Amino acid sequence: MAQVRPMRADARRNYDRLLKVAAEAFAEHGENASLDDIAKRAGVGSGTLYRHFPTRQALLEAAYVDRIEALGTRADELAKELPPGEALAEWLYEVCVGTIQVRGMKALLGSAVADGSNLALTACGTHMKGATQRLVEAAQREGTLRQDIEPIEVLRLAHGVSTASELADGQGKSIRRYLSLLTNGLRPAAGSE
Amino acid sequence: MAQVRPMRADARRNYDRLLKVAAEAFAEHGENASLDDIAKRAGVGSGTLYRHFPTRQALLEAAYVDRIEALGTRADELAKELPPGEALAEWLYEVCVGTIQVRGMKALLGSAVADGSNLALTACGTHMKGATQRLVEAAQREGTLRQDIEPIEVLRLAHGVSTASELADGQGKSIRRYLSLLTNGLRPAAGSE
DNA sequence: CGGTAAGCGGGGACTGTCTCCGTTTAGTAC
DNA sequence: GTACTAAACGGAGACAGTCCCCGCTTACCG
Repeated sequence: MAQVRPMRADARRNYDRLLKVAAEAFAEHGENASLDDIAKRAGVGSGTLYRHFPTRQALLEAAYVDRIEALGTRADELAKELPPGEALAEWLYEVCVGTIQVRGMKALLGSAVADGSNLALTACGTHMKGATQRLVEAAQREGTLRQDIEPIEVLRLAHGVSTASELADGQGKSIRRYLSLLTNGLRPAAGSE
Repeated sequence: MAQVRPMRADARRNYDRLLKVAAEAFAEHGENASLDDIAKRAGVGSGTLYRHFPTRQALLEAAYVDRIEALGTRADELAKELPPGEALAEWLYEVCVGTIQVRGMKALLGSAVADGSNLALTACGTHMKGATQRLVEAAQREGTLRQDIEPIEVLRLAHGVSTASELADGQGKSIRRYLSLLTNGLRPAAGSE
Protein backbone atom coordinates (compact mmCIF):
# COMPACT_ATOMS: atom_id res chain seq x y z
CA MET A 1 0.00 0.00 0.00
CA ALA A 2 2.99 2.25 0.57
CA GLN A 3 4.49 3.91 -2.50
CA VAL A 4 6.81 1.61 -4.39
CA ARG A 5 9.35 4.36 -4.11
CA PRO A 6 8.80 6.73 -1.19
CA MET A 7 8.05 10.34 -2.04
CA ARG A 8 10.96 12.67 -2.42
CA ALA A 9 11.45 14.85 0.65
CA ASP A 10 10.49 18.11 -1.03
CA ALA A 11 7.42 16.52 -2.59
CA ARG A 12 6.30 15.19 0.78
CA ARG A 13 6.82 18.61 2.35
CA ASN A 14 4.75 20.37 -0.28
CA TYR A 15 2.07 17.71 -0.17
CA ASP A 16 1.65 18.14 3.56
CA ARG A 17 1.65 21.91 3.44
CA LEU A 18 -0.97 21.89 0.71
CA LEU A 19 -3.19 19.62 2.75
CA LYS A 20 -2.93 21.79 5.80
CA VAL A 21 -3.60 25.02 3.93
CA ALA A 22 -6.42 23.42 1.94
CA ALA A 23 -8.23 22.25 5.06
CA GLU A 24 -8.15 25.79 6.41
CA ALA A 25 -9.19 27.36 3.14
CA PHE A 26 -12.10 24.98 2.55
CA ALA A 27 -13.25 25.39 6.13
CA GLU A 28 -13.18 29.14 5.79
CA HIS A 29 -14.38 29.77 2.25
CA GLY A 30 -16.30 26.61 1.48
CA GLU A 31 -15.73 24.09 -1.25
CA ASN A 32 -15.14 26.77 -3.86
CA ALA A 33 -12.07 28.30 -2.30
CA SER A 34 -9.61 29.37 -4.97
CA LEU A 35 -7.12 26.62 -5.72
CA ASP A 36 -4.46 28.94 -7.04
CA ASP A 37 -4.83 30.84 -3.82
CA ILE A 38 -4.33 27.70 -1.77
CA ALA A 39 -1.20 26.98 -3.79
CA LYS A 40 0.06 30.49 -3.18
CA ARG A 41 -0.59 30.34 0.54
CA ALA A 42 1.23 27.03 0.70
CA GLY A 43 4.15 28.66 -1.06
CA VAL A 44 4.06 26.44 -4.14
CA GLY A 45 3.16 26.98 -7.76
CA SER A 46 -0.25 25.96 -9.02
CA GLY A 47 1.40 23.27 -11.11
CA THR A 48 2.48 21.53 -7.94
CA LEU A 49 -0.99 21.62 -6.51
CA TYR A 50 -2.56 20.16 -9.63
CA ARG A 51 0.08 17.46 -9.88
CA HIS A 52 -0.60 16.21 -6.38
CA PHE A 53 -4.35 16.67 -6.57
CA PRO A 54 -5.68 16.50 -10.12
CA THR A 55 -9.18 17.65 -9.16
CA ARG A 56 -10.80 19.78 -6.52
CA GLN A 57 -12.57 16.67 -5.27
CA ALA A 58 -9.26 14.91 -4.75
CA LEU A 59 -7.90 17.74 -2.66
CA LEU A 60 -11.11 18.07 -0.70
CA GLU A 61 -11.10 14.42 0.11
CA ALA A 62 -7.44 14.33 1.07
CA ALA A 63 -7.87 17.38 3.25
CA TYR A 64 -10.66 15.87 5.31
CA VAL A 65 -9.99 12.17 5.18
CA ASP A 66 -8.73 12.15 8.77
CA ARG A 67 -11.88 13.81 10.00
CA ILE A 68 -13.93 11.21 8.21
CA GLU A 69 -11.89 8.45 9.76
CA ALA A 70 -12.48 10.02 13.15
CA LEU A 71 -16.22 9.80 12.51
CA GLY A 72 -15.80 6.11 11.74
CA THR A 73 -14.03 5.56 15.04
CA ARG A 74 -16.61 7.59 16.86
CA ALA A 75 -19.33 5.31 15.53
CA ASP A 76 -17.75 2.33 17.26
CA GLU A 77 -17.31 4.22 20.51
CA LEU A 78 -20.95 5.18 20.53
CA ALA A 79 -21.96 1.64 19.69
CA LYS A 80 -20.29 0.49 22.88
CA GLU A 81 -21.67 3.21 25.11
CA LEU A 82 -25.29 3.36 24.04
CA PRO A 83 -28.11 1.11 22.91
CA PRO A 84 -28.13 0.79 19.11
CA GLY A 85 -30.97 3.19 18.34
CA GLU A 86 -29.49 5.94 20.44
CA ALA A 87 -25.99 5.32 19.17
CA LEU A 88 -27.21 5.77 15.61
CA ALA A 89 -29.10 8.93 16.47
CA GLU A 90 -26.17 10.46 18.30
CA TRP A 91 -23.75 9.54 15.56
CA LEU A 92 -25.96 11.08 12.89
CA TYR A 93 -26.08 14.19 15.02
CA GLU A 94 -22.32 14.42 15.04
CA VAL A 95 -22.18 13.82 11.31
CA CYS A 96 -24.65 16.64 10.72
CA VAL A 97 -22.73 19.00 12.97
CA GLY A 98 -19.54 18.31 11.03
CA THR A 99 -21.37 18.78 7.77
CA ILE A 100 -22.53 22.23 8.72
CA GLN A 101 -19.72 23.58 10.83
CA VAL A 102 -16.85 22.74 8.54
CA ARG A 103 -17.68 24.47 5.30
CA GLY A 104 -16.34 22.17 2.60
CA MET A 105 -17.25 18.96 4.40
CA LYS A 106 -20.77 19.27 3.07
CA ALA A 107 -19.71 18.88 -0.53
CA LEU A 108 -17.43 16.03 0.38
CA LEU A 109 -20.00 14.07 2.36
CA GLY A 110 -22.60 14.84 -0.25
CA SER A 111 -20.68 13.33 -3.09
CA ALA A 112 -19.58 10.47 -0.88
CA VAL A 113 -23.19 9.31 -0.65
CA ALA A 114 -24.32 10.37 -4.10
CA ASP A 115 -25.33 7.65 -6.47
CA GLY A 116 -22.81 7.21 -9.25
CA SER A 117 -20.31 9.61 -7.76
CA ASN A 118 -16.68 8.79 -8.40
CA LEU A 119 -16.09 9.49 -4.75
CA ALA A 120 -18.58 6.88 -3.65
CA LEU A 121 -15.96 4.18 -3.87
CA THR A 122 -12.98 5.95 -2.33
CA ALA A 123 -11.77 6.17 1.23
CA CYS A 124 -14.32 8.67 2.50
CA GLY A 125 -17.29 6.92 1.01
CA THR A 126 -16.14 3.57 2.30
CA HIS A 127 -15.55 4.76 5.83
CA MET A 128 -18.87 6.49 6.08
CA LYS A 129 -20.82 3.65 4.60
CA GLY A 130 -19.10 1.08 6.76
CA ALA A 131 -19.80 2.97 9.96
CA THR A 132 -23.40 3.57 8.99
CA GLN A 133 -23.97 -0.02 8.10
CA ARG A 134 -22.79 -1.26 11.50
CA LEU A 135 -25.02 1.18 13.37
CA VAL A 136 -28.04 0.73 11.14
CA GLU A 137 -27.98 -3.04 11.23
CA ALA A 138 -27.63 -3.08 14.99
CA ALA A 139 -30.59 -0.77 15.37
CA GLN A 140 -32.64 -2.90 13.02
CA ARG A 141 -31.78 -6.03 15.00
CA GLU A 142 -32.80 -4.20 18.13
CA GLY A 143 -36.09 -3.31 16.47
CA THR A 144 -35.95 0.46 16.87
CA LEU A 145 -35.36 1.11 13.19
CA ARG A 146 -37.59 0.01 10.35
CA GLN A 147 -36.31 -2.91 8.33
CA ASP A 148 -37.05 -1.57 4.89
CA ILE A 149 -34.29 0.97 4.70
CA GLU A 150 -30.72 0.82 3.47
CA PRO A 151 -27.80 2.23 5.46
CA ILE A 152 -26.88 4.60 2.68
CA GLU A 153 -30.38 5.97 2.60
CA VAL A 154 -30.08 6.89 6.25
CA LEU A 155 -26.92 8.79 5.40
CA ARG A 156 -28.61 10.60 2.56
CA LEU A 157 -31.53 11.55 4.73
CA ALA A 158 -29.14 12.87 7.35
CA HIS A 159 -27.57 14.95 4.64
CA GLY A 160 -31.03 16.28 3.89
CA VAL A 161 -31.45 17.17 7.55
CA SER A 162 -28.17 19.08 7.42
CA THR A 163 -29.42 20.98 4.42
CA ALA A 164 -32.67 21.89 6.11
CA SER A 165 -30.81 22.91 9.21
CA GLU A 166 -28.43 25.06 7.27
CA LEU A 167 -31.37 26.85 5.69
CA ALA A 168 -32.84 27.46 9.10
CA ASP A 169 -30.02 29.37 10.72
CA GLY A 170 -26.67 28.70 9.07
CA GLN A 171 -25.40 27.26 12.33
CA GLY A 172 -26.50 23.88 13.55
CA LYS A 173 -29.03 24.95 16.12
CA SER A 174 -31.94 23.05 14.63
CA ILE A 175 -30.14 19.81 13.85
CA ARG A 176 -31.31 18.04 16.99
CA ARG A 177 -34.88 19.04 16.38
CA TYR A 178 -34.98 18.06 12.72
CA LEU A 179 -33.05 14.89 13.31
CA SER A 180 -35.54 13.78 15.93
CA LEU A 181 -38.31 14.24 13.38
CA LEU A 182 -36.37 12.00 11.04
CA THR A 183 -35.75 9.27 13.60
CA ASN A 184 -39.42 9.51 14.48
CA GLY A 185 -40.28 8.79 10.89
CA LEU A 186 -37.77 5.96 10.77
CA ARG A 187 -39.27 4.01 13.62
CA PRO A 188 -40.76 0.68 12.59
CA ALA A 189 -44.25 2.14 13.07
CA ALA A 190 -47.44 0.74 11.62
CA GLY A 191 -48.14 3.28 8.85
CA SER A 192 -45.85 3.15 5.85
CA GLU A 193 -48.15 5.18 3.55
CA MET B 1 -47.51 48.81 -9.17
CA ALA B 2 -47.07 49.25 -12.92
CA GLN B 3 -44.07 51.24 -14.06
CA VAL B 4 -44.65 54.98 -13.83
CA ARG B 5 -43.60 55.08 -17.45
CA PRO B 6 -44.18 51.87 -19.37
CA MET B 7 -41.08 50.13 -20.72
CA ARG B 8 -39.88 51.12 -24.10
CA ALA B 9 -40.87 48.60 -26.76
CA ASP B 10 -37.33 47.36 -27.45
CA ALA B 11 -36.59 47.06 -23.75
CA ARG B 12 -39.72 45.02 -23.21
CA ARG B 13 -38.79 42.75 -26.10
CA ASN B 14 -35.31 42.13 -24.80
CA TYR B 15 -36.57 41.59 -21.28
CA ASP B 16 -38.97 38.92 -22.43
CA ARG B 17 -36.46 37.16 -24.62
CA LEU B 18 -33.93 37.09 -21.81
CA LEU B 19 -36.47 35.55 -19.48
CA LYS B 20 -37.37 32.86 -21.96
CA VAL B 21 -33.78 31.98 -22.78
CA ALA B 22 -32.78 32.10 -19.12
CA ALA B 23 -35.48 29.65 -18.08
CA GLU B 24 -34.22 27.20 -20.69
CA ALA B 25 -30.57 27.69 -19.81
CA PHE B 26 -31.09 27.32 -16.07
CA ALA B 27 -33.23 24.25 -16.59
CA GLU B 28 -30.58 22.70 -18.78
CA HIS B 29 -27.33 23.70 -17.13
CA GLY B 30 -28.41 24.44 -13.59
CA GLU B 31 -28.15 27.63 -11.64
CA ASN B 32 -24.60 28.28 -12.83
CA ALA B 33 -25.38 28.60 -16.50
CA SER B 34 -23.18 31.26 -18.09
CA LEU B 35 -24.90 34.63 -18.03
CA ASP B 36 -22.94 36.02 -20.94
CA ASP B 37 -24.04 32.95 -22.84
CA ILE B 38 -27.68 33.59 -22.00
CA ALA B 39 -27.26 37.15 -23.24
CA LYS B 40 -25.71 35.92 -26.43
CA ARG B 41 -28.43 33.36 -27.05
CA ALA B 42 -31.04 36.04 -26.49
CA GLY B 43 -29.27 38.19 -29.05
CA VAL B 44 -28.40 41.02 -26.67
CA GLY B 45 -25.19 42.31 -25.16
CA SER B 46 -24.25 41.35 -21.66
CA GLY B 47 -24.75 44.95 -20.58
CA THR B 48 -28.43 44.62 -21.37
CA LEU B 49 -28.76 41.48 -19.32
CA TYR B 50 -27.07 43.02 -16.30
CA ARG B 51 -29.15 46.16 -16.55
CA HIS B 52 -32.41 44.26 -16.45
CA PHE B 53 -31.22 41.72 -13.89
CA PRO B 54 -28.45 43.03 -11.67
CA THR B 55 -27.73 39.65 -10.10
CA ARG B 56 -27.97 36.02 -11.01
CA GLN B 57 -30.57 35.64 -8.28
CA ALA B 58 -32.74 38.31 -9.83
CA LEU B 59 -32.73 36.60 -13.19
CA LEU B 60 -33.34 33.21 -11.64
CA GLU B 61 -36.31 34.49 -9.74
CA ALA B 62 -37.80 36.33 -12.69
CA ALA B 63 -37.37 33.28 -14.89
CA TYR B 64 -39.30 30.99 -12.59
CA VAL B 65 -41.73 33.27 -10.83
CA ASP B 66 -44.64 31.96 -12.90
CA ARG B 67 -43.85 28.39 -11.96
CA ILE B 68 -43.81 29.38 -8.32
CA GLU B 69 -47.13 31.09 -8.69
CA ALA B 70 -48.50 27.94 -10.28
CA LEU B 71 -47.43 26.02 -7.19
CA GLY B 72 -49.31 28.51 -5.07
CA THR B 73 -52.46 27.97 -7.10
CA ARG B 74 -51.99 24.23 -6.99
CA ALA B 75 -51.93 24.36 -3.21
CA ASP B 76 -55.43 25.78 -3.16
CA GLU B 77 -56.72 23.23 -5.65
CA LEU B 78 -55.38 20.40 -3.54
CA ALA B 79 -56.84 21.94 -0.42
CA LYS B 80 -60.28 21.70 -2.02
CA GLU B 81 -59.90 18.15 -3.31
CA LEU B 82 -58.28 16.39 -0.40
CA PRO B 83 -58.35 16.31 3.38
CA PRO B 84 -55.74 18.71 4.79
CA GLY B 85 -53.06 16.19 5.70
CA GLU B 86 -53.13 14.56 2.29
CA ALA B 87 -53.30 17.88 0.51
CA LEU B 88 -50.14 18.99 2.28
CA ALA B 89 -48.34 15.74 1.53
CA GLU B 90 -49.28 15.82 -2.12
CA TRP B 91 -48.34 19.46 -2.48
CA LEU B 92 -44.96 18.87 -0.91
CA TYR B 93 -44.48 16.05 -3.34
CA GLU B 94 -45.10 18.35 -6.26
CA VAL B 95 -42.76 20.94 -4.81
CA CYS B 96 -40.01 18.35 -4.48
CA VAL B 97 -40.53 17.12 -8.01
CA GLY B 98 -40.18 20.66 -9.32
CA THR B 99 -37.10 21.20 -7.19
CA ILE B 100 -35.35 18.24 -8.70
CA GLN B 101 -36.59 18.15 -12.25
CA VAL B 102 -36.03 21.74 -13.13
CA ARG B 103 -32.36 22.32 -12.51
CA GLY B 104 -32.10 25.87 -11.27
CA MET B 105 -35.31 25.77 -9.26
CA LYS B 106 -33.44 24.14 -6.42
CA ALA B 107 -31.23 27.15 -5.84
CA LEU B 108 -34.22 29.45 -6.11
CA LEU B 109 -36.43 27.56 -3.69
CA GLY B 110 -33.48 27.06 -1.40
CA SER B 111 -32.73 30.70 -1.02
CA ALA B 112 -36.42 31.46 -0.81
CA VAL B 113 -36.65 29.55 2.46
CA ALA B 114 -33.19 30.37 3.77
CA ASP B 115 -33.01 32.43 6.89
CA GLY B 116 -31.74 35.92 6.20
CA SER B 117 -31.77 35.52 2.45
CA ASN B 118 -32.53 38.64 0.49
CA LEU B 119 -34.91 36.55 -1.55
CA ALA B 120 -36.89 35.50 1.48
CA LEU B 121 -39.02 38.61 1.22
CA THR B 122 -39.61 38.76 -2.51
CA ALA B 123 -42.33 37.33 -4.69
CA CYS B 124 -41.15 33.72 -4.72
CA GLY B 125 -40.59 33.51 -1.00
CA THR B 126 -43.92 35.12 -0.27
CA HIS B 127 -45.88 32.82 -2.56
CA MET B 128 -44.27 29.70 -1.21
CA LYS B 129 -44.65 30.69 2.38
CA GLY B 130 -48.25 31.75 1.95
CA ALA B 131 -49.24 28.48 0.31
CA THR B 132 -47.42 26.43 2.93
CA GLN B 133 -48.96 28.33 5.75
CA ARG B 134 -52.50 27.67 4.54
CA LEU B 135 -51.89 23.93 4.12
CA VAL B 136 -49.94 23.51 7.34
CA GLU B 137 -52.43 25.34 9.50
CA ALA B 138 -55.31 23.34 8.04
CA ALA B 139 -53.50 20.08 8.74
CA GLN B 140 -52.74 21.19 12.27
CA ARG B 141 -56.40 22.08 12.86
CA GLU B 142 -57.32 18.66 11.52
CA GLY B 143 -54.87 17.10 13.95
CA THR B 144 -52.73 15.13 11.49
CA LEU B 145 -49.73 17.40 11.84
CA ARG B 146 -47.91 18.18 15.05
CA GLN B 147 -48.57 21.60 16.50
CA ASP B 148 -45.01 22.52 17.35
CA ILE B 149 -43.78 23.21 13.87
CA GLU B 150 -43.68 26.32 11.73
CA PRO B 151 -44.82 26.34 8.11
CA ILE B 152 -41.42 27.45 6.90
CA GLU B 153 -39.79 24.58 8.70
CA VAL B 154 -41.94 22.16 6.75
CA LEU B 155 -40.72 23.80 3.58
CA ARG B 156 -37.11 23.53 4.66
CA LEU B 157 -37.51 19.89 5.54
CA ALA B 158 -39.07 19.25 2.16
CA HIS B 159 -36.04 20.88 0.63
CA GLY B 160 -33.94 18.47 2.63
CA VAL B 161 -35.98 15.59 1.24
CA SER B 162 -35.31 16.86 -2.27
CA THR B 163 -31.61 16.93 -1.52
CA ALA B 164 -31.63 13.39 -0.20
CA SER B 165 -33.63 12.25 -3.18
CA GLU B 166 -31.27 13.93 -5.58
CA LEU B 167 -28.37 12.09 -3.97
CA ALA B 168 -30.20 8.83 -4.35
CA ASP B 169 -30.73 8.78 -8.08
CA GLY B 170 -30.59 12.23 -9.63
CA GLN B 171 -34.18 11.82 -10.75
CA GLY B 172 -37.06 12.02 -8.36
CA LYS B 173 -37.76 8.34 -7.92
CA SER B 174 -37.30 8.26 -4.18
CA ILE B 175 -39.18 11.43 -3.33
CA ARG B 176 -42.42 9.66 -2.43
CA ARG B 177 -40.60 7.23 -0.20
CA TYR B 178 -38.52 9.82 1.63
CA LEU B 179 -41.39 12.21 1.91
CA SER B 180 -43.53 9.59 3.56
CA LEU B 181 -40.81 9.09 6.14
CA LEU B 182 -40.92 12.81 6.80
CA THR B 183 -44.69 12.99 7.14
CA ASN B 184 -44.46 9.98 9.41
CA GLY B 185 -42.11 11.93 11.62
CA LEU B 186 -44.33 14.97 11.50
CA ARG B 187 -47.41 13.22 12.85
CA PRO B 188 -48.48 14.45 16.28
CA ALA B 189 -47.16 11.24 17.84
CA ALA B 190 -46.29 10.67 21.45
CA GLY B 191 -42.49 10.58 21.33
CA SER B 192 -40.73 13.84 20.72
CA GLU B 193 -37.29 12.71 21.96
C1' DC C 1 -39.58 65.46 -38.42
C1' DG C 2 -36.31 66.69 -34.93
C1' DG C 3 -34.74 66.38 -30.07
C1' DT C 4 -33.62 63.64 -26.29
C1' DA C 5 -33.66 60.43 -22.73
C1' DA C 6 -33.90 55.55 -22.52
C1' DG C 7 -31.74 51.76 -23.88
C1' DC C 8 -28.08 49.10 -26.27
C1' DG C 9 -23.89 46.26 -26.55
C1' DG C 10 -19.36 44.88 -26.70
C1' DG C 11 -14.70 45.99 -25.22
C1' DG C 12 -11.98 45.25 -21.36
C1' DA C 13 -10.50 44.63 -16.40
C1' DC C 14 -10.61 41.16 -13.26
C1' DT C 15 -10.73 36.50 -11.13
C1' DG C 16 -10.33 31.67 -11.32
C1' DT C 17 -8.96 27.08 -13.66
C1' DC C 18 -5.70 24.12 -15.45
C1' DT C 19 -1.67 22.85 -18.64
C1' DC C 20 2.75 22.93 -20.50
C1' DC C 21 7.52 22.85 -20.39
C1' DG C 22 12.09 24.93 -19.23
C1' DT C 23 14.49 24.93 -14.79
C1' DT C 24 15.84 23.23 -10.26
C1' DT C 25 17.04 19.73 -6.95
C1' DA C 26 16.95 15.35 -4.03
C1' DG C 27 18.82 11.14 -3.99
C1' DT C 28 22.27 7.91 -5.62
C1' DA C 29 26.48 5.89 -7.21
C1' DC C 30 31.28 6.24 -7.15
C1' DG D 1 33.01 15.65 -2.74
C1' DT D 2 31.29 15.23 -7.47
C1' DA D 3 28.51 14.08 -11.21
C1' DC D 4 24.36 12.26 -12.95
C1' DT D 5 19.33 11.67 -13.59
C1' DA D 6 14.70 11.23 -12.77
C1' DA D 7 11.52 13.54 -9.98
C1' DA D 8 9.54 17.60 -8.83
C1' DC D 9 8.92 22.50 -9.23
C1' DG D 10 6.58 26.82 -10.59
C1' DG D 11 4.81 30.37 -13.12
C1' DA D 12 3.54 32.05 -17.72
C1' DG D 13 -0.25 31.83 -20.48
C1' DA D 14 -4.62 30.09 -22.82
C1' DC D 15 -9.18 29.91 -21.70
C1' DA D 16 -13.75 30.83 -19.52
C1' DG D 17 -16.80 33.44 -16.72
C1' DT D 18 -18.43 37.89 -14.37
C1' DC D 19 -19.58 42.44 -14.44
C1' DC D 20 -18.94 47.49 -15.48
C1' DC D 21 -18.40 51.41 -18.33
C1' DC D 22 -19.45 54.59 -21.78
C1' DG D 23 -19.90 56.00 -26.74
C1' DC D 24 -23.57 54.90 -29.96
C1' DT D 25 -28.43 53.97 -31.44
C1' DT D 26 -33.32 54.37 -31.43
C1' DA D 27 -38.15 54.63 -29.71
C1' DC D 28 -41.19 57.93 -28.45
C1' DC D 29 -43.26 62.55 -27.85
C1' DG D 30 -44.55 66.98 -29.41
